[in-house]
Amino acid sequence: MVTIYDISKKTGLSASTVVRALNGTGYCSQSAKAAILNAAQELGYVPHQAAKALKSNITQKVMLCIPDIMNPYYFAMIQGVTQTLERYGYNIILGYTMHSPKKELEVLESLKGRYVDGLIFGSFDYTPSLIHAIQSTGLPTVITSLYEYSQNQDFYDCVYINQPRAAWIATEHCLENGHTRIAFLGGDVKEQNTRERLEGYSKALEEASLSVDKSLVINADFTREGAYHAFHSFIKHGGQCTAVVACNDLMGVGCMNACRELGLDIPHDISIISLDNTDYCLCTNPAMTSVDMMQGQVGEEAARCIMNRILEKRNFQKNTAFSPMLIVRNSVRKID
Amino acid sequence: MVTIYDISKKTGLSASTVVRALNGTGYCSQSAKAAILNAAQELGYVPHQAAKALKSNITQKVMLCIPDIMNPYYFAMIQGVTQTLERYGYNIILGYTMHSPKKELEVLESLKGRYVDGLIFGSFDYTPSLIHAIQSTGLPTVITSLYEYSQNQDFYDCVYINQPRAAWIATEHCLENGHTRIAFLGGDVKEQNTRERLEGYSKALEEASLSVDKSLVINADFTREGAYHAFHSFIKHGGQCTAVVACNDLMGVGCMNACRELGLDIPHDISIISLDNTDYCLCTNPAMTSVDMMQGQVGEEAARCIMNRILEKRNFQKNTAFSPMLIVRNSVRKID
DNA sequence: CTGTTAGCGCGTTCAC
DNA sequence: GTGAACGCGCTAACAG
Repeated sequence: MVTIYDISKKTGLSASTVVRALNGTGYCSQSAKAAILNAAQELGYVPHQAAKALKSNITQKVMLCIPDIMNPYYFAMIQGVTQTLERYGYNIILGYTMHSPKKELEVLESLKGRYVDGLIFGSFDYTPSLIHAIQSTGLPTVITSLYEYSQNQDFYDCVYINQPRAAWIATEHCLENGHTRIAFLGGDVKEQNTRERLEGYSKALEEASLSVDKSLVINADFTREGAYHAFHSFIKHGGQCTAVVACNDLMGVGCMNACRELGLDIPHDISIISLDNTDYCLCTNPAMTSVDMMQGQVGEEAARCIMNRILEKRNFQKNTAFSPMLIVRNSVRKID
Repeated sequence: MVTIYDISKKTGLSASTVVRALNGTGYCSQSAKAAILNAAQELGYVPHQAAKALKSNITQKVMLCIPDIMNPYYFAMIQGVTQTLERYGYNIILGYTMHSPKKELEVLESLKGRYVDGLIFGSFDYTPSLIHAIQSTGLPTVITSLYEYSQNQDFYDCVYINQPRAAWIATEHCLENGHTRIAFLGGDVKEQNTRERLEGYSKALEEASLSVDKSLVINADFTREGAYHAFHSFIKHGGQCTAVVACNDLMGVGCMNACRELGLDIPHDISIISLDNTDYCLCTNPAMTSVDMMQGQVGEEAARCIMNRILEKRNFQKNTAFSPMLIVRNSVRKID
C-alpha cells in the first residue's frame, strides 16, 4: 500500500506538504505541487479510506436500505440513486431489511458505527419507534415515503410518490371507461402502503358517487403468487367485477394469470390496471395499462437531497413529492 | 459517539480490558466482562468502523460489481450475495460499471483505497488487461464467469454458470421438438458472453448433423427493444425460422412482441425459448420456456467463496460451475 | 488477569 | 511556503 510517506520520501518533501498538495488545501508552491502529483501518479497512490474516514468523518458512502431486493419496484430507484451518487464520488451500501421491522432496527443500530455519511431509507410501514431509531443514528436521512412525525422532523427529508393519487388515477381511469364494479387488489390493510392506496381508490369512487363495496377489496401480499391465489379464490367464491386495480405490477400479472386460467379474457371480460409501470407491463399480453410511480425520479431526488444535507449541512426538512403518471396500454377496455 | 474510553471511564477499567472483554480476545475476569458488557449496552456502544478498519484492515465489506443494475439477470444474484454475506456480518457495496470497460478500470483503481475486503466481479467481457487490473487491487476476488488466464490464476476464483451448455440445452430442446430452422438471437459476437452461447448453439446443431446457417444468427444487444427491432427486421427481410433461441429473457420478450405485431402466433407459428428464467417468463402469454441460469446459486456460492478467501486466507484458485436447467412452459411447440 | 504504550494513515494545528 | 507533532478510535504487544 502506497501512503503519503512514500510520496514524501520520493519527493523529499514532508508529509504535510504532500497532503496540502494532494487535497489542494493550504499553501504549496507550484513546483512542489507538480512534483508531488507526479510522484503520486507514478506510485499509484490512492488514499486509505479508513484513515481518511477516521480523521475527517467522511466515508463517501450512503446506505440505501430497502425492504426487498427482488421487488422490481425498487430497481429503477436503485439505479437512480446509484447514478446520482456516483457523480458526487459516493458509493452506496445496500441494506436489505426483508420486510421485517426487527431487521430494520438492527440495520439502523449498526449504522451507529459511522460507516456511512447518510441514509436513504425505504419501508412499507413507518412508526414512531422506527422514526426514533432513524433519528438516533444521527445520520442525514431521506425516507422514500411521506411520514408526518408529531415531533421535530428536521432530521429527515421525504422524497416520495403521491400514493393515494396513484390509486386514484388508476381507479379514475376505470371509471372513465365506464366501469363501476372495480375490485381493489392490495396488501395488508394494516400497512401504510396499502392504506394510502385504498384511500385514493375510495376517494375516486366517492367522487363518482359510488360507495366502497368491501367485498371488492381483496387482500393479497404484493407478490404474483399471492395475487394469483387471492383473485382465483375471489372469482371462485362468486366475486363479480369488471375491472381490477392491482397495487403493484406483480399482483397485476398474478391477476392476469388467474384470469387466463379461469377463461376470462383481458380486457374483454375483465380490465386490469396496475401501479408501478415496471417492464413487466411490457411482457404481458395484452400489454398492461399501469401507473408510473416515478421510482427513477424518486431515487435521483433522494440522492440529491441526501448529498445536499451532507455537503451543504442543511439541517431543516425539505419534502419532495412526485406525481404518478398514467400509462395507457391495452388491458383496460371501455364498457357501456 | 460512544467509544471504548467512555466504557473505560464508566467501569474504572482500562481501555484494553474493555477491548478484550468486547472482542472476547485475551484474558478477562468474569466480573470485569459482565461490567463492561453491561456498560456497553447502557451507553449504546457501537465500534467505530473506520478506526477498526484502519487498525485491523478489516472493513467487513465486499464490493459487488456488475455491468447493469436494471438487468433482471442480476437480481437473483444480488439477492444471493446479500443474504449470504449478511450471515457473516458483511455488507455489500454496489459497484456499477454500465457495461463500460473504462468504468470497470476506474472502479478497480478506486478499490486500492482498501475500503472493502473482497470483490465479486461480473463483466461481459474479460480481457488480460481487466484481469491484470483485478490482480493489482490485491483483493480476494471472485469473478462470475470462467476465464482462463495464461499466467498465475491463484488470486481469483470463478463461480459461473456453464454458458455454452445453457445455449446447447435451449437449442437441443428445439431440436427434440422437431425444429431444424432455429434462429439465434444474441448480442455482439465480439463479447465473450455471446460467443460462448453461440458455441453451445452451434454444437447442438452439429450434433444433429445440421450446419450453422449464418443468416439465422441475429445480432441484437441484450435489450428488449433491440431484440424487438432486430427480429422485426429479420422477418421483414424474409428471414425464415420455426424456432428462436434468445440469449436472455429480455430479448425473448422483445421477440415475442415483434411476433405478435407481425401476426405470428406463439408457439403455433414460431417457438421461442430464452435463457435466464427470470420472472419475466411468467408474465408473458404464453408463459415462456426458458433455461434457468441459477443466478441465485451463483450469488450464494460467490459469497461463500469470497468469505472463504477472506476468513480462511485461502490463496489458491477454486472454480465452481453450475449447470443450467431447462424450465419447460408453453412457448415451444412440437412440429413434425 | 490487567494496564501502559505504540502505532494504523491521514488531516490539522502551529512554529519555523 | 514548509515541516514537526499530535490525535481520530481501536488493536496488539508487552510489562506488570
